[in-house]
Amino acid sequence: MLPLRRLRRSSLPRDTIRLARFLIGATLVHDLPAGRRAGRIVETEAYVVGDPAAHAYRGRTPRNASLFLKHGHAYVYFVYGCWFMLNVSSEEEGTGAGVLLRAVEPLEGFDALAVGQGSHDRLEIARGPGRLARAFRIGSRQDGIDLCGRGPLWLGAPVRPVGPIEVSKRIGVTSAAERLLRFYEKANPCVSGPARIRK
DNA sequence: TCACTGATCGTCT
DNA sequence: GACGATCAGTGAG
Repeated sequence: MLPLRRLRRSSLPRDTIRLARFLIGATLVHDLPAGRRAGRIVETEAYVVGDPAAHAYRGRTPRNASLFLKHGHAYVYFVYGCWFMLNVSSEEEGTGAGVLLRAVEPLEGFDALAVGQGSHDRLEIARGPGRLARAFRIGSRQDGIDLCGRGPLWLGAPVRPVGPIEVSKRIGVTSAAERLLRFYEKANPCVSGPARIRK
């Protein structure tokens, strides 16, 4: 098993854009009864305060309440009738903002999931926010939990140095579409989106 | 490589 | 009652 160290809340930037950059290269870990699943975060998107594309834009509701928790908590929501998305709350308590985790490079615990056992299947397993949540078995039960706490779902320190970080427009967003709030590790094959915006 | 479509359901209008 | 911070499958060029 990889040696992984939990990130303390005090080491996370309390700023949405800085956190989105900071999380590239960090580790996402889910300790399940069947074993640990861990991956390297390679792509994120920032949903900042006052952002019309953000779920918190119209104020707090029962659905988005987790975005208003202290930075470092999970906000999980359901879209398109079939997919969950995992976000990390990113500001002080009472301020609604978050970072969407869009793609992860598998490190540990995904071999059984990559049915074909080919390297291609392995790279694809958590590429894209919907697949990421599915690969980590994340659903509404994980909404609101503390990713810096003692629980089974947590954020870990990087296991190796981070490559160059690129910036682009967000994917699947129609309002404030021109803003450069998507961050990803350059040339990493696990990054999602069309090939032209992955280089 | 791009465009289009169906799946499927919680949330807000 | 409409619509998504998506994905896989299909078909055209």
